Amino acid sequence: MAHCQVILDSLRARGYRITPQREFIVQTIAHSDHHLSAEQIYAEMQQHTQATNIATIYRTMEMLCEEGLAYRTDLGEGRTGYATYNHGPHIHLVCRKCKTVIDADPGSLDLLGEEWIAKYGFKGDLGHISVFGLCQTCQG
Amino acid sequence: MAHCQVILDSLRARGYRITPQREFIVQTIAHSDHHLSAEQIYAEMQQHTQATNIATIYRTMEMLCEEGLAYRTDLGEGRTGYATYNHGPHIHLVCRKCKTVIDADPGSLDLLGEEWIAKYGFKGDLGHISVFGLCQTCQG
DNA sequence: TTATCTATTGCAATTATTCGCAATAAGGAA
DNA sequence: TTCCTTATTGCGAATAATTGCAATAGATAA
Repeated sequence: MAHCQVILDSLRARGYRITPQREFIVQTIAHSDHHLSAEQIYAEMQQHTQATNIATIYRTMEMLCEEGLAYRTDLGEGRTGYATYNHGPHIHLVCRKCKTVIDADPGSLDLLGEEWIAKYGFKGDLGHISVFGLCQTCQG
Repeated sequence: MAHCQVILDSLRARGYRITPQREFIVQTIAHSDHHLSAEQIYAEMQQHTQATNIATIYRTMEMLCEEGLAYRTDLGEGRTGYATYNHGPHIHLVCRKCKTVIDADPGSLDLLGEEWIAKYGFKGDLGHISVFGLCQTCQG
């Protein structure tokens, strides 16, 4: 089944109503292979229908994040990006200087994840973590 | 030496000018044991001097983050918090549902950090990472 | 189908954050 | 100390993100 259909069914199963707006938003982020800002999703949506509102985008994304069906990333400079799990599990290494983002391999993160479950009962979304730091070029 | 003096000297050494505003901001976050919002820092500052402006707070915090002397955390719901390293190295486990924040032990993160340096030349700020997920109570 | 319940939307207002630019003042040189 | 350079501030405007509330429209049951 298509990725976006899985998400929509999942929402329905959890008691959320599937509106045309939500359908479009989910499709948009599910089919994108990179992070999108609320504004970008909004622009995309406006090309197809009048029934849109930026507030709906924000609310829908907030809901999807709460449900663990999407991820939100603060990249500094007021840049907030959203993506679905489709994006694939990885870690964002964000340079705090030049703001470049490296998509890193999750690597040995699983171990840490299990540590958190054991210690705090916390189940982390390991597929989508942002770590700030300095990239090679900015270290000089 | 006091923590805030270390930061101020560090800034001076890097060529930044030390203004009363910056001094106050650094003192405020350095002496706080928890995250502060820009608004909170601003309110604190207003009680002591007229020479303040919320834009200055944002700009100073942005600069401190770039220099790795402070950390910014996006906790969702429009809540952005700032803290200094004084806060101590730890990981924020943020529940995406109830927004509770658990301050976790850095644990075996060092290993990952070295992996990133080796693979990408990226030097992560391991002392201050946020991981979203579900806390024990919200997993039901 | 149709009616009912209430989650969701759109709009407008509010709050949070960033930006442009002229005025100010920190830090080094004289 | 005084002058000079230019980083930094404050202000107002612009943009981004959130919220309250009345109107609308999914989903279930009849």
